[in-house]
Amino acid sequence: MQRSLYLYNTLTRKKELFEPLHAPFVGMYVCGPTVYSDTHLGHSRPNITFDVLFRYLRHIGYKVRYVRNITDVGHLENEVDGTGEDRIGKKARLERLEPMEVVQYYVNRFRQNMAQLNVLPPSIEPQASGHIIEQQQMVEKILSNGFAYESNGSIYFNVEKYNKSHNYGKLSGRVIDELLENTRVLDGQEEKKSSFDFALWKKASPEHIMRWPSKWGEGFPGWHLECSVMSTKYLGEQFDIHGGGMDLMFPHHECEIAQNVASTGKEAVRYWLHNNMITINGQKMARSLGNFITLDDLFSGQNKLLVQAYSPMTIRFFILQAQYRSTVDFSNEALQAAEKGFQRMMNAVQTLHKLKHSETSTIDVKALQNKCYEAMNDDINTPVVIANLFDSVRWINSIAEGNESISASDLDLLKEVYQTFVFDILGLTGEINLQPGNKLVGDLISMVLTMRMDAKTNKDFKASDRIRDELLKIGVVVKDKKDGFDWEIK
RNA sequence: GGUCGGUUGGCCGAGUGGUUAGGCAGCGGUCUGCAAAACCGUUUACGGCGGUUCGAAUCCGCCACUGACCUCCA
Repeated sequence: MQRSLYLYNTLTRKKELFEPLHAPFVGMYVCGPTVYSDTHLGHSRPNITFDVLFRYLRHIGYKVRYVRNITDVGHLENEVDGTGEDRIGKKARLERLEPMEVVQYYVNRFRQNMAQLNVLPPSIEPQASGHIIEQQQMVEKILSNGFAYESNGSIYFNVEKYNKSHNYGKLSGRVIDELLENTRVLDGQEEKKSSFDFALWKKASPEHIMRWPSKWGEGFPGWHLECSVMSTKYLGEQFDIHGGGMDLMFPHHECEIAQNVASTGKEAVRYWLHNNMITINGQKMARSLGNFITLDDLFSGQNKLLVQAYSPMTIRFFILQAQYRSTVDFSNEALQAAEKGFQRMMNAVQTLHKLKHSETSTIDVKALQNKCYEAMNDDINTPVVIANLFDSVRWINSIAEGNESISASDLDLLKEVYQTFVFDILGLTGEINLQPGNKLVGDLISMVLTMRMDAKTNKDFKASDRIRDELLKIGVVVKDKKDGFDWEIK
């Protein structure tokens, strides 16, 4: 039952039972970042989405090889006015750095942000610049199979020819004849036989910094190529899962399919998964639109769109409260709601570990566990997992108040469910309030609160309130109970 | 113009034919010296019109609004 995982496959537009090619092994590839600027909120969506899938696949017993690339070759910008320049090269020129210095700087920043979000590192994180030879080899293969042509030192994929024997557009639902009629008019297209042909290898102009020698002259690989090359190099000619943002479906993923088929005769990917976008004021958050908020901004609150700082786990929780195929709209209100909800859940975790068991249970922990698995198996429905967990938050608080009871075995099971779903699968962490406290600090707080209890007993409310207020100032929340006190670090 | 989506209560966000999603906010109550936290109760919903059905947020049709993509922007 735990293994009946259904995933929505963009290829068939249906939820399909996930069956790996070579169980218990699973190969998963996800399009990673282009490293020329800081990571923004939009980037966190695919990384968190596929991190949860990675974690879940491992949890249900698969041995997963997760490959996420780093695009460090750069790609042209400003195609329209013909002044196309490599983004990484441009950044390097502006900042008087080696291109690889720019790359390293942003790779470091990206990895730091991912660690803050508790996104596990992938199994392999290959860089495009380290696979130039393999990319050239794939270009040669596609050329020799007759699906590409050379033009003025560049190699283009012949989409029209490919489409005669295969279906170009099967992933995105596009029809090539319509593409012919409806394509935007772009400059610099005269080298191509057809406007929708895409570059496999691009001749470098004299001022282009990032360039490599090839039998076609000095140049650099086309953008779509690296993913076809690196995914099949590390996962085989056919593998299980390919993920990425919906905005990459066309042309990027469509071109990947074409390149794989044109070079090996096989479709590489069995399950195509696409996460939806994060929107801001109803519009996609993207670097190109200039409406993005970086993760560092969110963590520090230093952005005029933000009324406060939000912790990494608030961001993670916020994203997981929506199913990955839905858009999620950014707003301070929504983030504040996520922050409070997350706190409520984490407080319950602290309470859970202080609960005392009874002879019998008035709650059904096994049903909770089943519902959480069912939600995960239903195309990674994290908001439903969270809703189920919130039901149990209420149980935990009720048990603590003596309104419900739990048996010893159920208590163990409930702790296991929390460990599994909250921490292992959703990848939430308790941040500071859950870190094993310094015993001395705990003893000191208990001592101070005992003195406060004495003050309360003597009806010296001025003193007791002062202690409470002062503790709150340093982040200790005091909770009065019927027979004593409790506290937690905020 | 084309392809693929979306439109759920104050906010976010699940839900594909009949049963309370959940969180945040609000209101009332319990507890408390007061508060906080917690618990109990509770208000506001399915873009519009028509159809199918005993019954539709959920299926079908039309309309409105809106988003992503349309080839080297990722």
